[in-house]
Amino acid sequence: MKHQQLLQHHQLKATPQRIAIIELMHHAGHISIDDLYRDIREKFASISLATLYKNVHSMMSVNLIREVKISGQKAKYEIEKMPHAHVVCKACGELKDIAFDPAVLMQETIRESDYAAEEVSIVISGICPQCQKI
Amino acid sequence: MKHQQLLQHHQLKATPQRIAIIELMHHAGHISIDDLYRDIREKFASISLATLYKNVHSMMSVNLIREVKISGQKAKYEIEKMPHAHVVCKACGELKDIAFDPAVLMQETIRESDYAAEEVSIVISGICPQCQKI
DNA sequence: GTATTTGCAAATGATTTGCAGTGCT
DNA sequence: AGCACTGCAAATCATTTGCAAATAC
Repeated sequence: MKHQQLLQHHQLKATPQRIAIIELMHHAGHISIDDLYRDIREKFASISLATLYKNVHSMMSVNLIREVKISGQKAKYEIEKMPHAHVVCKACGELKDIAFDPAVLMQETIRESDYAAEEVSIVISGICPQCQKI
Repeated sequence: MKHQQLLQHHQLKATPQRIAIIELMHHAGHISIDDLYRDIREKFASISLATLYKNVHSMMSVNLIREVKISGQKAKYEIEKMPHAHVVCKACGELKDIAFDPAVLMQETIRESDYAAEEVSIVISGICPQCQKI
């Protein structure tokens, strides 16, 4: 079981609830707490929102997942993966990844601010191809 | 009065509360609703949080100010200005601007995703020079 | 003069907490 | 066995709404 090990490698116990969270997140790409709650109840009718919040926090604190904050929407969560940027549609709300190498940006940051840069979060908003047609 | 006109050019009535919001935002660079509330009460002891929320929303809807969402913090607000990126310190929470031209990133977005890119939000997190010393 | 805005209080919505029972390793 | 995790209910915190009085233009 791949997801089980993913949790254990991050020193979190592999409960079925957590495995389901990772499965859903992996499948959706990005998911909000509410959608996660709606979907996960199909497997765990009795899971509580509190458990989701707690688990999302513990997974974030070990960098297994990452929070994507978007203006005008509730936060979404994704499994930690290769650096990338996000595009979000202002019309329909769709969120997707695009390839982007943040190396240059991090260099620039260090040069300009002396910060020890660790993470980069990029959200580009605009209108998706579908909504442009309407 | 510069701020008065700024409001009027965006078709918002120049109430003293709004002018004070812009003054504080201009002075702070980036400010959260709570800090804004704390500071603005020195001038308007009776201002309500509801008024702040309403004004922040109306100013956002005319693009006079912009929301900066940061993982692990409450949103901050800034006056709309030249495109730039943000660096935030994971230790002390300090937020500052750094110069960054998003043109390349927007081109890339269009090429990769066919989105009509309108806005770019960049938040780089790391450790600020002060906190590195500790 | 009129439409907008303010400030209050109350409603709503989101997230966190405490705790007893359960389950992973 | 032992500690971490779950689920519930309640507490807390954040944001929005409705409305009457005040104010910008």
